[in-house]
Amino acid sequence: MDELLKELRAKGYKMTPQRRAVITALLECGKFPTAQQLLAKVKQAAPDVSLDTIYRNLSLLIDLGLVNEIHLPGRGNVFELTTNQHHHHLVCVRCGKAECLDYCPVSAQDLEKAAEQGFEIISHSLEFYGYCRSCRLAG
Amino acid sequence: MDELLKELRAKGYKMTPQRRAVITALLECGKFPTAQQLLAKVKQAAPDVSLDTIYRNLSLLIDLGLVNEIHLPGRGNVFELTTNQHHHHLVCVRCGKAECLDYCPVSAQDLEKAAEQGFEIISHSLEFYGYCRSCRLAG
DNA sequence: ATCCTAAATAGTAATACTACTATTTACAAT
DNA sequence: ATTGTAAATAGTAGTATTACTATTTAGGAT
Repeated sequence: MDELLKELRAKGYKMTPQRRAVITALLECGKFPTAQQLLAKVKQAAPDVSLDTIYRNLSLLIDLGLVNEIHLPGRGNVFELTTNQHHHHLVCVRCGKAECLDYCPVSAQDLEKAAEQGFEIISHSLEFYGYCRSCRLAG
Repeated sequence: MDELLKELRAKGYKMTPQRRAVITALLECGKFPTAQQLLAKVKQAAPDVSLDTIYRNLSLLIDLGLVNEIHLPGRGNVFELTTNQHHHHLVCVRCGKAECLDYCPVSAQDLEKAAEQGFEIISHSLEFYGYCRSCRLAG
């Protein structure tokens, strides 16, 4: 938490109660909250907060690499704080559940390939889609 | 085109004029149309088509692996027909343009790693985000 | 050609997400 | 402590996407 605040401070961003509440909500919700769930949580601390504020702050945190956005096809997006361990996600297309995959197949060589096309890569997003254990067993 | 129709036929899906128009629109729009652009194109052939139909058919084609959905953060999604060559995309976070990257870093070993967690993987989505050549030159 | 049934559709409603504007506020400089 | 300024916010509006329902239709069986 303190690390996040320090990082924002260092980049010249202001620390408002709403922003603090969004970060707190991310910490407390833990596993993959939706924007609506975050809004509900934040409202406990700041009842007048607008949904716009949730998305604006999420967007900022994503741009800074402090939050990951995970796309659940047909179910919207969910979020998580970036841990020190860069990783990706397995998403079940049947029940919509997400699991972490502590692994990243993207190498420095891959980024060079992209650079050959003139791109300067700053991040990437990778999700695997399939059927989770329980959905496979359930048929 | 004929290949697409054959594949749909084989899986028991019906071939309606609207569905045909959606596929035609995907072929004609070529490079990364949005859902709205596809709707406009399809309306030329079928004026009463609903947006729902566009999304429903895109969704089906995506599930069958015949269409890719590319997420442009803060700009919605765009689509493309899957070519015979599996690939991913570079997306410029400044101007929103997408380019193909004829390359995929995901190997069979990576999929095995996922399987260890009980998942049966059927697809994956990978996008690289950064700055394209012209945006880098423009500062 | 007619009938049957599940798939597909149009139209509408609901939800998710983004954009805009006037006002407020953090925080740095005085 | 006061002031100035750009960032951030609430509230609202607009766009994107998904869900629901009654009706229509493609395509196989008769």
